[in-house]
Amino acid sequence: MDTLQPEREEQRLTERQRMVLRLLVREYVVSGRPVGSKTLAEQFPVSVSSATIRNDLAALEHVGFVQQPHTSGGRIPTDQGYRYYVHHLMGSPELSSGDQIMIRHQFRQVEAQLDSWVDFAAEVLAETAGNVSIVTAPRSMVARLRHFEMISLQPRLALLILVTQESAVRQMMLHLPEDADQATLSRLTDVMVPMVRGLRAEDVESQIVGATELPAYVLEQIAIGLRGMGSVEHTQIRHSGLENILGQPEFAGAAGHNVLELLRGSALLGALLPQMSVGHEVQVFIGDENPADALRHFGVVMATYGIDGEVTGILGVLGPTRMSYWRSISSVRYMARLMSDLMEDLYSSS
Amino acid sequence: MDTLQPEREEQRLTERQRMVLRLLVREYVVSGRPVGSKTLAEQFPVSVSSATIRNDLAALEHVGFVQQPHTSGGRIPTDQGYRYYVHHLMGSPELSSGDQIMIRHQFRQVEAQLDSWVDFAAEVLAETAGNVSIVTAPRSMVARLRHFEMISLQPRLALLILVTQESAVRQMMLHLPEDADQATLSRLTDVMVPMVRGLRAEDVESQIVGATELPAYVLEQIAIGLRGMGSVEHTQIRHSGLENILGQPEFAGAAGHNVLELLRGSALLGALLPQMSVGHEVQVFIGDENPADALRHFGVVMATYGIDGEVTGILGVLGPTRMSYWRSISSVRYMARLMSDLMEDLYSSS
DNA sequence: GTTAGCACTCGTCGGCAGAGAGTGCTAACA
DNA sequence: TGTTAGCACTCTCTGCCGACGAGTGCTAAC
Repeated sequence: MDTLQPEREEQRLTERQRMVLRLLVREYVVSGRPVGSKTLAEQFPVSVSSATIRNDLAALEHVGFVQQPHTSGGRIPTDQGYRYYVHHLMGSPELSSGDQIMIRHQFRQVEAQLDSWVDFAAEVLAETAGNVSIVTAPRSMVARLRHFEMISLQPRLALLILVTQESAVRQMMLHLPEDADQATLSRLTDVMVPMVRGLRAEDVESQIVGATELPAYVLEQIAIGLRGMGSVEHTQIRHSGLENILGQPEFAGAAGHNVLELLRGSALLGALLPQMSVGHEVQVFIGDENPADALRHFGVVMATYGIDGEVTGILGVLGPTRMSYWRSISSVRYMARLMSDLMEDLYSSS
Repeated sequence: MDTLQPEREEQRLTERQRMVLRLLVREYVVSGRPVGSKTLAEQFPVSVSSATIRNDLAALEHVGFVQQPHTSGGRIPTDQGYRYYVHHLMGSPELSSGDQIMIRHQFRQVEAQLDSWVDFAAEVLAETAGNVSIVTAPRSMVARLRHFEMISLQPRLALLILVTQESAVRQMMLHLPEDADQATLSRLTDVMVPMVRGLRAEDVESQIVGATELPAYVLEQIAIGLRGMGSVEHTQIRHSGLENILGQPEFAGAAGHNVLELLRGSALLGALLPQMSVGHEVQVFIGDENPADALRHFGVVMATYGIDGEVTGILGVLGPTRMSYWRSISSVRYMARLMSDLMEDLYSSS
């Protein structure tokens, strides 16, 4: 085990104590109940007595890696214990190549349907990680228009379709100040498209006040649309896999309610977004490490995907602190890579 | 009470017995626990003894409208009892004008954002009805193409955007057999659009085999897209308001799991769709009346919305059999009307 | 440093009695 | 004949008690 030693506690742990912690975390993750010395002794690769384990457990408790909920009845890992486990004991999380192939294959099948990508990614991630998944659609910091289209619905009503640089499509309704048929709209579009290509919401707005003959009502609606596509507030979170965690004992009562509350509002995104570092490294927040109070009893594994500086989305997993971090981290890492690759195809700076 | 008399039991019920049933249903809906004769006697508008109520309860039990889960401990309505209540005792469900105005106002605010309509409708409906809401996007039986657009992403990759008669938009990826720049694609689009306008998936496919010079790979993808937009299997259900029912005692244990399972798969739609009558009347399924076994313990209130024969969607509410049918029916009815009105604007046969 | 043994703690589970809510039935009453 | 008061009965719910067992810390021996 040749890891760096950022914490001094690590120095104090013997090899066997590390093994005890590793086994304890694994056992607790699957059983959900406090683990006793006898159970651990049985799972030990080399024969060792339960009394020995008890001594090690006492040492681990002393440095704050495990705790006992009740005087009798086994130990559970603390948040700090999980952290040590994830950083030093877990091994490198890499999805089995079988899983990788399966996921890639599934994605190939829906590749053409762009609309359902985000939903689909959420579903796959939830299933692979065995927890609740969270996915946001890819966003650019500043949405730039690539193309738009107007389709006549009624004399004074049109459908406005915006396409941005990163291939995001948005449909809006456009009320017209005067009657206009499809031919008129098409002609207008042909004139306008070259003039607004590559512009941001601000640019379009300045066009309105600037000396231009382009109709303001179209530009206004385009600006509104672009603004909505670039802003964080309007970012929707797609999630999947609720069934994976609502059945678990941790979320039996009111806590299950909290999860739903969390996923519904924008609080989750607001809390996590500032924490996301640039680059696509997977980030892990365990228990009290979490930025938001509401997440205090959760484990969160997140990563960004996309093309740095151009268009990015967030993708992650939410579960009880007692979750399989290995599964979650490996899943998130792989999915982020996969989505980034797909983004490459979609984004063109032309 | 001048209702029709389809059932003969109704004839047997005295006015007071009907009042007893009405009060019992109302009380049970809010409390969730069996209701006793004493409680009912206290709520009676005119002074009446609990013994009298007991006689009436016995009569109601005899005709199958109420039952006692245990020998002692109050009565609860049977599915049949609910049915009688909904059809004869509930009064006409009409949302308060305050609620109507509020909803209409909220909708006006997001009117322009077509993409989020369905999600938004689901949220509003869930909140108004206080249960889980279900909404499908509007679909036409046969999707007809109105317009399409190709946007060059890479030399051999394009974004294909389809717009149907009912203003549904779909984005797909299109692999090109040879290099093509935006100008080439635009020229191709200009030629093709007039030739495929108004066509169905089958029509487009027959174009492929027919003597045409239009590139088959574009037509193929368009056909695939149109097929997906018209078919029932690909219809996605949006839902909202899980938090409204998962907290309730009925769904505390494994039953809550069932709800999630139900909403995830396509089983729900498959079961309900055949039951939907034409026209936009609200339909109510209570308990064992439900088409699917999995819904045996639910109450379902549904309606179609849209333009008959052209483009329709489904919108409804799912809750425990013990739910406020008044709230749900009035909400569903109003939302269906509202969505139909909005559809009128979007759909043009031009 | 490891292990066996032992006394101790404390949560879980089954049984049991008492309280309370609700019922059906009967007899009296308007 | 319909309504009401009273009563004995049933059954659930709650709290209490004790047995059981899993797990612990400590000590002494290896």
